[in-house]
Amino acid sequence: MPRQASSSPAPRGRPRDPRTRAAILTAARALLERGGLTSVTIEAIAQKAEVSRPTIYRYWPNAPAVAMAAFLEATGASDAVKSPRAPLAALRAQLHALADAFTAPTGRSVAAMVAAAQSETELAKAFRNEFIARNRDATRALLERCVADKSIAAPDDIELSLDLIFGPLFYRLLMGHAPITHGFVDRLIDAVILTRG
Amino acid sequence: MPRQASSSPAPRGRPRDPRTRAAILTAARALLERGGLTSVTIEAIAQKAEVSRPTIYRYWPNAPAVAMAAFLEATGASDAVKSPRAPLAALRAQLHALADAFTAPTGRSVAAMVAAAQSETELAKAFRNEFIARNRDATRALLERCVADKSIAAPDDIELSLDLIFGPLFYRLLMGHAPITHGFVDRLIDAVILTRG
DNA sequence: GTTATATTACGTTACGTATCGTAACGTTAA
DNA sequence: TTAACGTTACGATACGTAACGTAATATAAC
Repeated sequence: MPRQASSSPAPRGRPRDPRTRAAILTAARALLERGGLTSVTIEAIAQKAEVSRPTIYRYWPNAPAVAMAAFLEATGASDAVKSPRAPLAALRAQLHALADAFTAPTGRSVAAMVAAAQSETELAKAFRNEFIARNRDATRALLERCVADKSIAAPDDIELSLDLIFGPLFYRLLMGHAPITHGFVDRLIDAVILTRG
Repeated sequence: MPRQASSSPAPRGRPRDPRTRAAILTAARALLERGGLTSVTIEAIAQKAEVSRPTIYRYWPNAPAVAMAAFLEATGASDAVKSPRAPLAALRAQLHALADAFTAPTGRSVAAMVAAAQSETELAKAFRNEFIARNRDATRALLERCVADKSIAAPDDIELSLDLIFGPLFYRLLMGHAPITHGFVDRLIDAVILTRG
């Protein structure tokens, strides 16, 4: 039987210790939540993770990249809401949870990664294709269930609907001109439902 | 006649050369539009403006602060749209102009300042109280004229209306998942009008 | 009025520090 | 033998500040 020519490219040499990667990401995550993006330096990560600096560079090209990886791995863990509820209630619950996350310390991390994504294209792609897409996908799915359920009318443009919901949420998170309450979220949902956006 | 005890606190010593300040801001603005926030370093500004580094520190505490000042002075110059038009048309025109600015190189500067505002409270306040407030004030005024004009129904919450318009605009600017077209702006306006947000 | 003197704006130079990214070399695990 | 790590070291960049000299303007003394 020939070698598996696909997923396993015949690993040779000493394998990477998975604890190394985990330690780096954990340290980066902790630094990010406390001091924001500016405190996530390679040196600080190395010290906190008890790993040498060159090792970190063997995994990622720079500090913001580590921060982004840590952020995405941390937020990606959250499973989709198992909802025995009605889809519209599930939609509300899902967005309330996001609002709570934005209000919690996690919110500052989200804002920090939005900021980081502005200076490097690679980070922007990663953030958009993972964090942003995840949220949009989850909400889109629930919106479609609502439509199928006839609990709301079919929107003209579901992508616009998503922008109408997420846009103001991020806007308040980033500008801080007004709080992100459940009531605020409910009004956003109402706006989308009424306008058939 | 006694001294004016108010606005002029009797300036003594050598007055600041206004060209110095102007040169610094101009240089910072140019650097910002090209290389983004990371290329706005005190050293680069000093060289481009032909000013010494210590002088820059006499005006501002750090590089992002200079960038913010340059940005706010540049964008603040735009006068309110003189509109002999109907208020609703003026509203569309105003937001189309903003969309154009977001699409142009200026948009990258806006995004950069949003990012900068995430790490320093002072910058956040300045950005929110000047740039964000300016845009909201202008749009709020036009919305109120529309209501007075009876060209649209009175929104339940005009601040929410502003969030529904600006939120998605900034969202697309920062995430880059979809283009910022005039059609997009028109749909945002429609959403606000229909929902009485 | 003219001349000191204080005060401030600026340039020049220099310093110590932080963080960067990389290179060289030895050690350890497969 | 190969690659993952640690250790150490290096040059580079930018930081923020300090010290000093000079230029420009006010106020006060004569």
